[in-house]
Amino acid sequence: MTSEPSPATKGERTRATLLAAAYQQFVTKGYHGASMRSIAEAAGITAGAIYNHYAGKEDIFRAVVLAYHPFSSALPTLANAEGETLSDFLSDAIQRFEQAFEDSPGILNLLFIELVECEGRHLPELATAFAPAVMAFTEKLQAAPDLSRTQQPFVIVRTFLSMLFAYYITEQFLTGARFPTEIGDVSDFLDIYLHGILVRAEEQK
Amino acid sequence: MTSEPSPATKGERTRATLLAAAYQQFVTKGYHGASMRSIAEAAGITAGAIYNHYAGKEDIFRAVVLAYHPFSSALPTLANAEGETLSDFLSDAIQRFEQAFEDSPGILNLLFIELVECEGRHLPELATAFAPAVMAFTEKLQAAPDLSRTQQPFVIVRTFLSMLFAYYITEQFLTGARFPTEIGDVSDFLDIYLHGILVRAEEQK
DNA sequence: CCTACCGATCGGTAGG
DNA sequence: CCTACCGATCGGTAGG
Repeated sequence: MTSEPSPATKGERTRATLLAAAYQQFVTKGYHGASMRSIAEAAGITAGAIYNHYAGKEDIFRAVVLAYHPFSSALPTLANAEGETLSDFLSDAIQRFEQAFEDSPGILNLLFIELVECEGRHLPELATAFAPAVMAFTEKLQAAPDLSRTQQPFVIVRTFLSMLFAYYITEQFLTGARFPTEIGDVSDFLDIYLHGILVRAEEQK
Repeated sequence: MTSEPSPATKGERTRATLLAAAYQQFVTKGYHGASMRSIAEAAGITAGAIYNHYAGKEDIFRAVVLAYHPFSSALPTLANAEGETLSDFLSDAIQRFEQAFEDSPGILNLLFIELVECEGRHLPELATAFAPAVMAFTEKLQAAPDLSRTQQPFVIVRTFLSMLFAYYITEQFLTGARFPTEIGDVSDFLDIYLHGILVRAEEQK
């Protein structure tokens, strides 16, 4: 999404600028907090001109959610993650995710807004959009030779993505709360995800 | 917070009704989506009357966040979790959390709003409020005899709370996306948290 | 705690 | 794509 060649016509270029401006306004102010005027101003046009490109506020938010959701950039590359062992494979997947989050910080905010202010209205559409990438990732994950088969494949994918989400959300909290000390990083999360926190039977004595 | 005896004066009763109405409006509509008028109506008074109890919208949101954040009800009881082994202890802790989430569903929405629309303005205050309960829980957790000491105590608490968060957030997504099949429950999350998903060396043959 | 009101801003439209 | 405008609603206040 970010590194596409500049669109041909001027109208298409304006539309792309508008979408990026809307994304930036929504993630920092929420759906109702971002006004059509503030979006227009951020895109360098006037409020009325937006309606040449989108039917209304709801329409432009929907376009933003579909274009900028956390998986649009991360999941396709996630499905390309490499690594023989489970540890290598998931480490690679995490690195790809980190890159995606670095490229657009606050990308989780979009999902929060969708959940709260839009009451999950666009979730079905969103799920359809990234289902193929999830499937591809699931198949790759299952190929790891040292994967424990005590859980269903989708449960493993859900918990893995959950772990990534949880890391970034708690990170937002800790920095927001101005916590004095560092409390773990993403490798600690992965380590626990791979090995658990229970002492192994044979080590217990 | 929910089962306190009815306040003495009528003014205090109105104030409590108002706070509950504001909570309900905020979590379903977001900060900017909920209007002072809608809050007043939900509380059975007129918009102007709110200002006899709170200085303004920001003030009433702050009061809601402090009164209804996810830990206000869950963390104190969490610190009372019982169980000899790690598994028993965390299972008990999870049950207490589930109860808290059942009592007020959508309680996570408040934190989302705080992160997005308020840009985490109240997080330091919030952190101060529940730090003691986190400390108490941390100490209890460390007493478990079969806890692996490869991670720092606070990292373990962060990842444990993260796991709970992640479970409820992904649950919101899956139901919102109208996913056809069940994909794991909280016991699957706990199981992975305790044991990891890597096959153990001695089982690998 | 209500009625009545304030200026400001909202999403959206008409006409060019 | 802009100017000018619409009715509606916003947060907040005055006065009682």
